[in-house]
Amino acid sequence: MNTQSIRLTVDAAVFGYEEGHISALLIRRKYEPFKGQWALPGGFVLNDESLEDAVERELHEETGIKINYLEQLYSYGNLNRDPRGRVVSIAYFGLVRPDTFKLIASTDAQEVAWFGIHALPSLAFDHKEILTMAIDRLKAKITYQPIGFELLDKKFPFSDLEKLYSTVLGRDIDRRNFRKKFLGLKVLDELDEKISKGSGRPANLFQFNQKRYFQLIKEGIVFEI
Amino acid sequence: MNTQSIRLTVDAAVFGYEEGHISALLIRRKYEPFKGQWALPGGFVLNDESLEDAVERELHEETGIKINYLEQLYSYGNLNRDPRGRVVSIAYFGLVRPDTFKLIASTDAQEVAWFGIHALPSLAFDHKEILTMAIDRLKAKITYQPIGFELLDKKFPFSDLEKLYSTVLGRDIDRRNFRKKFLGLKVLDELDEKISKGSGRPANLFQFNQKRYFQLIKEGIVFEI
DNA sequence: ACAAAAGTGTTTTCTATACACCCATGG
DNA sequence: CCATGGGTGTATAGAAAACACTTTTGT
Repeated sequence: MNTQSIRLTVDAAVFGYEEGHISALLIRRKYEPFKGQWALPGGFVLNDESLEDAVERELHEETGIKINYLEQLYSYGNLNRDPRGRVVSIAYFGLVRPDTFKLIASTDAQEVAWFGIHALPSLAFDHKEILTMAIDRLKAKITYQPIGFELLDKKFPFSDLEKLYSTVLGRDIDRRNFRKKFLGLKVLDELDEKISKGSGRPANLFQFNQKRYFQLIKEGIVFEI
Repeated sequence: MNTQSIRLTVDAAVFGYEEGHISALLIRRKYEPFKGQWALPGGFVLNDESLEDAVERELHEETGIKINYLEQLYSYGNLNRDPRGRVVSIAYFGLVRPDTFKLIASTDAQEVAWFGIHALPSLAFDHKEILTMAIDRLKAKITYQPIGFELLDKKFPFSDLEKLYSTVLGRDIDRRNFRKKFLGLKVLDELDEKISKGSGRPANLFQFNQKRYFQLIKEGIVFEI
């Protein structure tokens, strides 16, 4: 058997939503290679940690963030994707709520920031490719899984959900049809609280009903917006 | 930086279709660990080959098969999935045509065989989990991409396609509606040839029109059966 | 002439879409 | 009382599903 000298990293494409913008979480690299360039948070997997643990650790070390939703995206193994030699990276797709938006750069990161997905800087390694795939995943996923909840506050007015969908999908949404369809999924609880945004009629707050959601998933229900 | 001692493998979950059965391609392991047990074809990635090259090489070495369709499935990194130590595996999903069904076991495989997906033996490592995920992918994928063509001969009667779909989806299909819908996709060419299956009216042969298919994909058309 | 598989249209039901006015609050 | 955003129902069009008889061949 040959001796392998392949090393393994994890990278995270993490999205947040605020004020009608989807943003991606990036760090500025403190060390070579690509020192000073923007990149996805990530790093080498330790021998005694799972892949998920590695992503969460790196994310927390480099950005201070605690992730809300995480799933595997894709693995990248091109021969020359890393100037340090043969490095294979397993990329993850993550979402965070705005109330977790406290960024603290440290370890390998000299800076952390959110970038609107239409105003991205140039990226180290093949991270542009990874991020593009993650954005596609976000668009596809939001139409068949109610992941919007991972991007909003726990309690939110219906209009926030609507704005999120119209932002991600890049098109206008009919308020009445959207509401009809979404409430038909039966995964939202309407609360008695109201919120006022300065002017206009105050909105009822809604909340995602996780129990009901997982029950429906188990029954094989497919969500589609 | 710590020194990693993680090794990297690829594994392939490959499916074939014949006579109303979906089968998975398995090998019997010639060496430890799990010597003598059935497993997915696969093995260690070499330093100077891409992940795809590694899968295709291992598949060819161990089973003699040339793959028809291949895509990445998922990466598995649990700490104790391999008794040899820390081994992360990147799994692929593959399809082969029946006319490529010439199996030759060699290198790490002492035997190769097709197993109906409802009559699987117990498997080495976490390969049961991988194969289950691959079967789910097959079911999902066949409803929105015409991958059936990768499982049938180049020329086939329409009833073969129909039987394939009803096998994979595990339910009856209305012949008229299915034909209407599928021909509506405009990715099938009807040939002038006919085929007779012993008794009954001979069937027209069809062929997948790749050029037309990729053109429609480029235009952003979504296929749904 | 009969058994066996292939081929073919129409009707009904459901789902998606388009569309406009009233309501509750703050200033 | 006016500006602002929130909340609601109906009519139409298009897609999916249900459904049965005729055609071509081999025996």
